Amino acid sequence: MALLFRFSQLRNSIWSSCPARLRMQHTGLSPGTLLDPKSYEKRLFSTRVQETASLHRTDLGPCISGIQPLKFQQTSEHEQSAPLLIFDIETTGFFQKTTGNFQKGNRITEFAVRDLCGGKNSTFETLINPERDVPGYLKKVNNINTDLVCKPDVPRFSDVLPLLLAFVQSRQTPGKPVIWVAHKANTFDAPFLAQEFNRCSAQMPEDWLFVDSHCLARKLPMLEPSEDKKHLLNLESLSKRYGISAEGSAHRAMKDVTTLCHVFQKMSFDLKLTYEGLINEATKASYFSKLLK
DNA sequence: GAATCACCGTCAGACACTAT
DNA sequence: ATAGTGTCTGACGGTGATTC
Repeated sequence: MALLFRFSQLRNSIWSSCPARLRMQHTGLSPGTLLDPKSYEKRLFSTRVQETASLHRTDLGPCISGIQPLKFQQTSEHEQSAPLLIFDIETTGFFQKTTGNFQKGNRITEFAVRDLCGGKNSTFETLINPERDVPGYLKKVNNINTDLVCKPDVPRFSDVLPLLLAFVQSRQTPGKPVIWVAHKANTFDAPFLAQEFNRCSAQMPEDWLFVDSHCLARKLPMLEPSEDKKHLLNLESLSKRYGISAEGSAHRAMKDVTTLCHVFQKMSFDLKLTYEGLINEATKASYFSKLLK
């Protein structure tokens, strides 16, 4: 156990010390085939792209009312122009590796993402048809059931994929990585995303980097010496810590994304997180693709 | 030198937490 | 309902100080 623990620590150390800046490679879908983001709303599907209050491109803070823009400390080597995408998914259950049998295992039922840079078309959210039943107990968790997502006007992930890639491409700065942030990204959201890409015979672009806000939360200083840290790492506890009031439907993807946007910038401030520091915390997309093999 | 004790670090197992 | 990770606790061994 301890050996495994040390291996885990060593592995994390290696990952976090590896500067991950890679050139964009094949996504499995050529840019020419990607749909124009402007055409999203013409589709029958319930996929939506929305505008939030615009912010200057060099401000990596969110563009949510009542929140001050967050600025990372500048370094000489990095310019602050990589998109920072806060995302969340709802699924039919927990992540289970389903090598070679894509009919089994859990699927994504909702996807939401918000670009912290804000501006026009800075959010993307959609229900996703999981092509399987949604367990009844999840109705209580996120109010998503089989009747809501298993119908013809809800797109499958393979339908959403080109839209998602187009959305990211529309937010991306050429030559810069795309930084995805989610709570428990390393063990839940990113592996799920990699699995769905895999099902579509596609690969996540190699310049996609994933940052787990749960890992960042572990580094936060305790407010009280007697505080039990393990009870303060979920998104709800973090939002309470920072006095953030939840808006929207309970435990739905975009609501959690909005909450995480607030929490993330507060955490970044507390941790004095630099852009370079964030890059060092990130895990490359290819890592999650390899997990499936 | 031998025996005893306290302290510290390591280890294994159990449990809790987290995501949906 | 799953799986990975962190924390806690008790057991154990090593080391140094103290006492006889």
